Amino acid sequence: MVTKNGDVKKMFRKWINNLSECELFKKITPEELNLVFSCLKPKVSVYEKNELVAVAGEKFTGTGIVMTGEVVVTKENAAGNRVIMAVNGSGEMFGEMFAFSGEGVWPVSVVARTACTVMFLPAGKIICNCERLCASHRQLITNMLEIVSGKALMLHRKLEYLTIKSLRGKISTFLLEQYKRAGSATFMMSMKRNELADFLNVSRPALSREMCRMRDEGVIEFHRESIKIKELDALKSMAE
Amino acid sequence: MVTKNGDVKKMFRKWINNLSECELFKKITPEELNLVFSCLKPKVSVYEKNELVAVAGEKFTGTGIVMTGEVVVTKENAAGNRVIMAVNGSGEMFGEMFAFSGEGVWPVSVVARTACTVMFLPAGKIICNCERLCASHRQLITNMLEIVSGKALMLHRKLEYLTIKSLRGKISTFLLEQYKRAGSATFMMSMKRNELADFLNVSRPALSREMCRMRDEGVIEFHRESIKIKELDALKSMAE
DNA sequence: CGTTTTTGGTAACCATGGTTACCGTATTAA
DNA sequence: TTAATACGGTAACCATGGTTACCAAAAACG
Repeated sequence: MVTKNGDVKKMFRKWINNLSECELFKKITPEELNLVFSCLKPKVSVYEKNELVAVAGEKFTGTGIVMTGEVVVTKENAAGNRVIMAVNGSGEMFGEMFAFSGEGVWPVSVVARTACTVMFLPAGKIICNCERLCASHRQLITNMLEIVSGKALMLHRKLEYLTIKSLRGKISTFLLEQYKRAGSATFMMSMKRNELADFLNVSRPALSREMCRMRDEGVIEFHRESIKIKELDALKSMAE
Repeated sequence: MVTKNGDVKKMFRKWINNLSECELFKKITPEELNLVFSCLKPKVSVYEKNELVAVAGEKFTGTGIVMTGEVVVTKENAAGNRVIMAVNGSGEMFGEMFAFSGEGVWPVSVVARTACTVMFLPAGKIICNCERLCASHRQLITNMLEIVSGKALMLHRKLEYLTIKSLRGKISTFLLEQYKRAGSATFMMSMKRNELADFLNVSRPALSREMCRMRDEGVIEFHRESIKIKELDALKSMAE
């Protein structure tokens, strides 16, 4: 790993346009970003393929933002196996949930999937009082809060599905949510059977079987991607 | 509902000592809190028992902090039934995840379980630039980030358990986590069977049955609250 | 245009875990 | 101390959903 503190300015000039597409920096113009960075003084590091970007158990160094290349976030589960949590590409963040949670160490390991460049924002710096608390700095904090709350909401939503015990309940809840979003009884599924089974944490044949049962009972009707809810009330009574 | 903007100062003087025990205001002294409140200008409202504090679908008014009494956070699920999400007492917050997530409306309803007093902090105000961006204001933002990230982490942890399909896997994972925390093969359970069953989202008799099986196989040993891991490797191979 | 791959429906078999019900032992309250 | 209640182990029965394997239709690819 090569730390390029000296080249930071040059690095930013090159990446500043891409970075404003990154969620953390949204609503901040490239010009303002320069100011923000002079406040934050982030560290940029370059990694070779398969190099360790962060090691579980070691001191937390700050939220990471992938500038180029890809990283893999892995977690060692209780059985001692490494499982992949996420693959993050250019512009994506990792460790955002740990930055402010009071944990002092990385609970996950991050490995360079390809050669990559990563920027680290120390948590303390984000909320520090720079002399001129610039508007953009405030925007940064807002963005951070938005990202973390958004993540929490997403997890919450996912949890709601997994807490439902019966497969029929999961399917009904999912369909009703889609129905509400679409605003009509006929709509397109946003996922393939495969993906939906994954999302609901059930097996694909079981999902298929149950959906067909519901079709045979006249509650729904479907062909491939398209779905039609025929008995809304029946469906509602199944969601639970 | 009676809004008492005029009495805000009096209200605070009375509650300021309790509030500094509230997570959002931790590390802020009562004196500093006065300053912070003069920045934030929160609204305080008084509700009678069973009165609606927030209505799902209506405009989001800000994070709520219960000053006295208790509120119930309820959500209408897909089937149209109201389910209780949380009961919040004095010093506890609600709506903290929605404040910054960009949702414009309350996704839940909040009802006064007893007569109660609730303080609302508008999301925008928390991150606003008051003239003298006081140290305490920064602390407030830090606390907010900490609370929301903590919530996200907790949800994440819960999700990990629910994603495990086999009951044995859930139990093993849970025990290994407890073991790691305790640092010894013998430790006390932090939950009763009932609560653990709830946490793992399984039925109590099934949990009991499986734990006894594991005991009969010689992997663990237990009596009521106390647990001893006898075959660590076996347990690890079951967690998954 | 034919071939390969992906997608999804179907069926049989069986393991897992929910349900209910009962009972003994702690724990708490009166 | 006794009564009431909470807690947890146990067993029988059975519904749900996982597994595997196969097939047909659709889509992607050469």
